[in-house]
Amino acid sequence: MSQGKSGVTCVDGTTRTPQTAEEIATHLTEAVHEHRVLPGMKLSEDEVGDIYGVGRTVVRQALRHLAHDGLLRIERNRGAFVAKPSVKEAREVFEARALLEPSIARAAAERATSADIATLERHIREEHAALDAGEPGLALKLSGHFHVEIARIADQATIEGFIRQLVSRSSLVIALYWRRRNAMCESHAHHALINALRQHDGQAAEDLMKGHLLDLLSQLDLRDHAEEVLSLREALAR
Amino acid sequence: MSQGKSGVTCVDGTTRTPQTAEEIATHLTEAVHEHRVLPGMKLSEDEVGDIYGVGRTVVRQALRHLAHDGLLRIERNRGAFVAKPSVKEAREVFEARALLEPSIARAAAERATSADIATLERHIREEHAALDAGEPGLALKLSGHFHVEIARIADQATIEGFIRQLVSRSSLVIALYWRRRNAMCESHAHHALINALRQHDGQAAEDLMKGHLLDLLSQLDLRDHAEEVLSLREALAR
DNA sequence: AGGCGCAAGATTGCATACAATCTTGGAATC
DNA sequence: GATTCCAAGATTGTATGCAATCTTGCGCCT
Repeated sequence: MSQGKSGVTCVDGTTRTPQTAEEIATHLTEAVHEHRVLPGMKLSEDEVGDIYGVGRTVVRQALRHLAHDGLLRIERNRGAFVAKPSVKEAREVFEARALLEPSIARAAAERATSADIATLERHIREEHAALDAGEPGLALKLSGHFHVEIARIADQATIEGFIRQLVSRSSLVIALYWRRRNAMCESHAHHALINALRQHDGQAAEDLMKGHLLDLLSQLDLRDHAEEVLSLREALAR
Repeated sequence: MSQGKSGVTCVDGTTRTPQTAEEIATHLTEAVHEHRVLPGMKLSEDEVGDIYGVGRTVVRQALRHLAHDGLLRIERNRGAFVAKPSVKEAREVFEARALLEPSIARAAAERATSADIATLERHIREEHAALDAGEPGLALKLSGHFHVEIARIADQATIEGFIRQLVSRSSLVIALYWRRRNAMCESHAHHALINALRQHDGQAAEDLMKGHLLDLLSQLDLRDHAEEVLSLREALAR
């Protein structure tokens, strides 16, 4: 099974650090965010270990970390698989986001500095660049990180952690239930949010975030199509 | 360092299962909830391993799990220590709870069945029994679990996980910043919440929960007393 | 020929051994 | 006598080996 270590720069050529600890976790998380790793895919321990050039022990730590965030599902004596959120879980994720993010956007608007605004604008530019470069996965990842950044601006580390988790799971939900395959039309929402933050208009930021999340939710196809395992049974019964 | 395994029933005599996997994590979490393990305490790997009769590998998994929930702080080559939330973190925890729990209480009120009500009432009875038995730690743990139970009734597994985490960290906050050492006067709030849930009065449940959390927060002493490490430096400088 | 059982392969679970790092106590020097 | 340096002890980090479990392919029986 060992097919040679990937040496230094592992998959992509970002920074030349091969990773050693739970940075593998963040790297894997980004891969999920970019839809390079899709729901259902198996992450074998020694396979990941060979890729990063580390032993199984540290890989297990990383996989456990991802599982704790709901990105992986570890089945005993079976392995780690990228989670496939059910329709119910998908709804829950967006209900949680609807509960947290509008208030956080309001708080962020009241605290945002010009440096924060600049960071957000840089995010948007990178997102557009990724779209133009034909990398929708990267654009999606950046789009998600935009929301985390707003939580960071609000200076709420605890809630930021929750939102980070929710954005991760949203990535899985989008991979499974996204309706339209074309580019994302949500750029306007992010631009409008930046404007609200720049003007310290908390109410507008809150309303915009609420509407933005509803827009996202409305673009998902969350009809109950036989709920996971039953779908297989039903699909093969005819 | 090995001082003999604790055999089957480890610390308390609850169920006679000695624990084998990340059930150790829940057991340790309960110990923190009951204030039997206090902030700052070190959890040595082989010590915990000897207590439960397992190797260090599984102990490390449990400790990582607790650390991910913010209950432990793992310092490299130093060990795992029970977290000591700063004043800022304490405020953040209660701000997050104020954001999540009132809405969840409303949802729970709209969905609560008679069985749910019975479960909550049983919780309250156990809490009173623990207080009468002179076990305030146990009462505190049950009091926290009451909040988690409401999230479960609301049928929001994702948010329930968040609240579970917040309740855990609240236990640390209470251990550090609780003002009055006497019994908790919050029984009324829980009783009133049950009544609101029984009558499916969502608005009342939401308001009661909001007020309850504000009450809890008001009983904390969150004045900035020199912020952790600086406090030591300043305290020994005179 | 089809179905069932069993065994071989593969993968994870766990413990332990070795390496790296931090702490701490003592000794030598200023 | 105080300070600094070094070494020994202790504790965590990591990898690997063995055991348990699941999967799957082959062979046998009907």
